[in-house]
Amino acid sequence: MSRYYVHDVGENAFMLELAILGFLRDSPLHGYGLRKRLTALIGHVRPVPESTLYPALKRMEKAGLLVRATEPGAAAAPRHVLTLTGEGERELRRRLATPERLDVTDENRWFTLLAFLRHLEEPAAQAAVLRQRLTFLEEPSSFFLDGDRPLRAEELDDPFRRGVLTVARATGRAETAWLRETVAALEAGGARPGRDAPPGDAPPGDTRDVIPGT
Amino acid sequence: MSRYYVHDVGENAFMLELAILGFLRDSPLHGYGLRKRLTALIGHVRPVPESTLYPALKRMEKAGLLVRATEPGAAAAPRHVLTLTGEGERELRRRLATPERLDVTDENRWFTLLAFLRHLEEPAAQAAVLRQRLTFLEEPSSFFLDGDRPLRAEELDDPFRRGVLTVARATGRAETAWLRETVAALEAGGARPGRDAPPGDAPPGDTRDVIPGT
DNA sequence: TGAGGATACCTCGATGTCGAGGTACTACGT
DNA sequence: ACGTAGTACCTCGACATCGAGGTATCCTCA
Repeated sequence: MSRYYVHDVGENAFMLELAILGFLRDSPLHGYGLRKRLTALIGHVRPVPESTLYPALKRMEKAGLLVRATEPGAAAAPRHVLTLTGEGERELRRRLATPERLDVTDENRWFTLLAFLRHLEEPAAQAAVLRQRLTFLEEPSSFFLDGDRPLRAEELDDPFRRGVLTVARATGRAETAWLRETVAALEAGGARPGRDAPPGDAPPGDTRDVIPGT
Repeated sequence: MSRYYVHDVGENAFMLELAILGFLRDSPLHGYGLRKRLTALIGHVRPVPESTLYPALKRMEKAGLLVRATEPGAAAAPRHVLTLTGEGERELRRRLATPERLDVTDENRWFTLLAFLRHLEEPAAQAAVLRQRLTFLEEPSSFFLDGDRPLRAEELDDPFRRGVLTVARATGRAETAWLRETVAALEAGGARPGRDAPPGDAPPGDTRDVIPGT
């Protein structure tokens, strides 16, 4: 940490700021519109109250990452249209290219990063980032200790803890497969990977979208 | 929020405190041992520096959730062995039985809750909590907006965003299957569910099912 | 006309976060 | 004898979080 700020800005602020940088890179927005996008993306993990968003925007403006152009008389109050500066774009690319450890290990932060990884542009750089996640997923990990000894899934008596590990394993496998496939595609000449949904479990035509039941 | 504290304690503190309550319910610990367990469980999402842990313990002690017994001359510094009070146990059960919205929607918090759900004891109450997660997973959700319109996976051009949705879908399916299976087992008389993965929606044996690509 | 709701931004203050740094003792290697 | 690492707890201070509450405009529906 400690990047464009003199001091530390806190781990959480980083996920928020990354998403702000990313969305503004997509297109200039005013605070309210930005907030709606942020809520859709990370609201289920971290709600974005205005009293968090606006101070964040101010400090990012102060840091030179974005500019606020007051657009008079448009709607209700004077809107501040937010636009990323060159410095802001550079900061975004820097964060995407050299993620924090937590950006890679925390699924939520990782997905936030992924949502904007296209802004990195060079396929090789994108692949390098994906590899970091892959490395993390391949590390043995354990959630529970018996004294000092890590416990493996098979040793757990508790059905809920077993469930945690079962689901984590399934997730890990799914993600690993996607990562490998995508890294390969990226390194095979930067072709767009996953252009048409690869034949898999997801039946094409099943538009039910994210997280379906059944 | 706003439970045993007069005022609000913040969303993050809640995950930390739940884990503290849960681990101390497992067995009394001193701060250092507690910290190691916390790090194993949630460290990849939220590191637990001492300067966060010890103040948390103090405020929980002040709230009557735990007591600290000074154990003299043991190791280096005088250890404070932490034990949950009756009030602490009640608070734990309360948080498990009536989770916050975010406890259900944020995977990290949900897994933390799951890790201690056994302390709820009544199978019916456990099943009720699992159902909440199931309900959430069955809700249609979207991460990206085009203006105001939610975008579906198929509409996304960006391979990384597609990846996010692909992985989320796979995860959702795996978790949904586990949840349904476990709820059924719990409601069928409180037998231990998942003892040896019974056949559910997931093809038994091959857990690979979940993998989208390849 | 008037209420309600969405848009759009703001301040204030209580609180949690967490790095930096301190204390102190044990144990091991060299 | 000395350095390093681990155990175990602590304070301080800068900062981010976020609910409560405020302001103002616009639109819709009754």
